Amino acid sequence: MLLKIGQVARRAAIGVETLRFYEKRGLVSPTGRTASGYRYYDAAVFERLEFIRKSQAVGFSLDEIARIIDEAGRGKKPCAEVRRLIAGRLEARDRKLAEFKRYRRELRRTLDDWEREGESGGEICGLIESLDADRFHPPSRGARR
Amino acid sequence: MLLKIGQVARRAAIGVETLRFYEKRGLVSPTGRTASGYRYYDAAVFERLEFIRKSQAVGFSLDEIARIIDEAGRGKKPCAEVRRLIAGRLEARDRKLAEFKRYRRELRRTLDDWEREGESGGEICGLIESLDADRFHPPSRGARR
DNA sequence: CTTGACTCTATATTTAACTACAGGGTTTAT
DNA sequence: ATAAACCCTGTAGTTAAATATAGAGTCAAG
Repeated sequence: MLLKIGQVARRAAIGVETLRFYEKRGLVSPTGRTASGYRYYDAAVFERLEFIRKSQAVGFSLDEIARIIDEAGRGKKPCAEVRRLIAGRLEARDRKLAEFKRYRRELRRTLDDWEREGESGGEICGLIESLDADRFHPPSRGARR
Repeated sequence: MLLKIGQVARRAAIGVETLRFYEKRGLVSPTGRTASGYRYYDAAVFERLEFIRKSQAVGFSLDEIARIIDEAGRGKKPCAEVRRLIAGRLEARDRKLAEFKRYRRELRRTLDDWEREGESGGEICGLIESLDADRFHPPSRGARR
């Protein structure tokens, strides 16, 4: 079944402008156009949009995603380059994550110090507990924006 | 020892404009000004800049950081609000992280599918291995930008 | 006592990823 | 057959966090 842009947008929970915007950036393209110029899409578009979302979540920019789609899309040669791109991105992401973990603890300590040295003794501010737990359990599934 | 803005910027590896920008946003302020209007700072500024950097790494916006500095800075009352702010931010951050972990695996699978269905058989593109490892070990310390 | 490196304020530009018009055609339901 | 709800293109605005630029004053070295 073929879908108009608005239907795609609604089901994917994004704006129609975003879809057109993605098209301009080479990330998705409609299956075709009606005589009057309306875009139409088939169900494959949702898979594509999911791919984009996930790639973004892992840290790729739209330009990089377009690049991956372009290169991986129609079995081109320079896969090595794409692979390097992806590997690099994930590495950077892992570094960021490690930084995050480290800083989370350090930030706790800094705030702890601050609190201790504050000259107003009244109303002790429990910033610490909030920052303490150092676990990284996935929250029980279901985090859409 | 007192430092001029350029020295602070150099040692903190940021631009002087950034320092002035932070000042406008209420994140740092110079210890004072010379007769001719030059800002001067003492060593404490580095601690503050570190705090900002770490807070950013954990996901706070500059506005939020300014808020924290303002509220926590001089023992004000509404600590509960700050605590909620921080807790919320870290929660959001944890959610993002979980999303990241999940998507990392899913992305691998999607790319895997893509590769399998590509009609060009030559040059198998090993996107998979790059995306595979699901470990999150901190890289051996030392990741400055 | 003049060059060159630095500082000041104020304003404008950048980048990424949208998001919002403006000014029109088209489809659909009544 | 007409109004509401869609769609089109093209351009402009938004947000966050810087960066850059313009025009002018200041400071240290030779």
